Amino acid sequence: MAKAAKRPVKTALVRPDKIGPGQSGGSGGRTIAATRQDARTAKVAARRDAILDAALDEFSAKGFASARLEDVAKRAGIAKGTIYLYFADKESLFQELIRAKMVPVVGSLELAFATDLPLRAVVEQAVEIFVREVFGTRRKLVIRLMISEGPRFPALAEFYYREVLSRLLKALRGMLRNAHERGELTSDALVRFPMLLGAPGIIAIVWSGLFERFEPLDVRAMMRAYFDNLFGAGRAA
Amino acid sequence: MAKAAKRPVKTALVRPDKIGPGQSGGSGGRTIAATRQDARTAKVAARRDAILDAALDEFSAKGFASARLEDVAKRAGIAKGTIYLYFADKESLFQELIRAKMVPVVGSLELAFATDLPLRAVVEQAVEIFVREVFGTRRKLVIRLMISEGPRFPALAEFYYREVLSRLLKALRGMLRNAHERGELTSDALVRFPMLLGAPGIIAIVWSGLFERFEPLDVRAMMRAYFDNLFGAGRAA
DNA sequence: TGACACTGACTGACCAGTCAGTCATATTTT
DNA sequence: AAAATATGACTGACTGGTCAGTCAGTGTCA
Repeated sequence: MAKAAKRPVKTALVRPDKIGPGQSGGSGGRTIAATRQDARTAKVAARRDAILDAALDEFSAKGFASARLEDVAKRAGIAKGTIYLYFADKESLFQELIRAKMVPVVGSLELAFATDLPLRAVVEQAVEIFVREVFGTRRKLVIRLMISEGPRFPALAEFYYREVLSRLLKALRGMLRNAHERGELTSDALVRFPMLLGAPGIIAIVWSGLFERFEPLDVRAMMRAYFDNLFGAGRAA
Repeated sequence: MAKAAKRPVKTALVRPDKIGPGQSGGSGGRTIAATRQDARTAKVAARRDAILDAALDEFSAKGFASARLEDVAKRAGIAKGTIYLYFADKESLFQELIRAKMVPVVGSLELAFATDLPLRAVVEQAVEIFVREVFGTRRKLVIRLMISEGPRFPALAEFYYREVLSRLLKALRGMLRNAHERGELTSDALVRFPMLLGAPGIIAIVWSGLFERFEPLDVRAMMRAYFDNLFGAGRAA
């Protein structure tokens, strides 16, 4: 769990690190060899994704330490050894998992916050996005993993802070500052503590992992209630 | 981790399960034997507490699965085998840890909420209590453990829900309903989702475990900002 | 002397990571 | 075009190390 000695990954496969969703440039006149290369690249990427998906399930079910790579392999329909053709070790697999699942969404969220729509509208939208694209999907599991295991993986927490959270907070702060200047916020509290906007989302994820069985939570309703209260909503009791 | 076979604890010690903080009744005329018994009881309770404290540190540092009972023992200044005189197995130790650290505070919190003071005053007080008695102490670690490991220990989550959370929520709901009826709340949102009052506390604990190094958080200020906003505070920007 | 809390070496199970070998496919040779 | 050879992705039995839980033996105190 702390064996820093990064042994170099032996096989080449198709430059595992350069695999991203839909690369490969134009589709003009290609040589047969190049087409073959593309097919292989795609297959490698698909297998890598299958491993990551399987790992997400296993890590979520058992936790990082108790998850067995053999089970990850079984779930992905491959042999244990194959995992090591794609990832250096268990910890790398875990880190890549977080990376791969989170990075793609950051950009679109940044974009969603870079708007001059009324704060209320943006937040309404964000609630919808959160419920549909995070809470209703396996991304919820990724965030749960981050919360659970993050404190024991400083490198991962740092990556997450640098590549995800700080960027989101910056976008949020910008949006909130604008809203504040337009008079849509009565205090600067949210500008100073933008993470409060994420609070109900975190609560929802933590709650669902612990207490859903005993007291189900209507996440959408809770988030709406939260923001209604926070912004002195359009209704009054 | 799933070896249900609850082997009965062999030794008697002093009825390990009946040990709680300061039991033992009146101090009137006691026999020598009874006094001796008290001394032993106290020693047993102290050792039990030492093990629990050591376990809290180890579990917090490594997580449940990766914590070594040998290290717990070393930290408590005893041998590994001794742990098994006090707890049936690793999982029991973990559950007892949560139990022992949480149960004592529930009562006092329930009491604090059973008041007719203005909502704002109660919340102000609660913030102070949280910062001093939870966030500033090792209780923070217990809650963090609950959040991290809870999803994989259904029995523990249930215990926590039954003995801690549902009681707190009930007390909160009562207080909030009163405040709502007195007109101190413009909506019933908090009555329906009392867990929102806990949100900033959870955020603070999660944040401190993950990102404190990169962006320290002034917890007291954040909580005040949160509640100021929530209750349309006594100040306006 | 008896009772029993305590010890720590030991066992059995478990699992990350390895690597010699297999096989499907591509390439070269005939 | 068929056969021979080369490539490298893939496999899974195996190794070395780890650790929860045990228990025969030791020390202490009444």
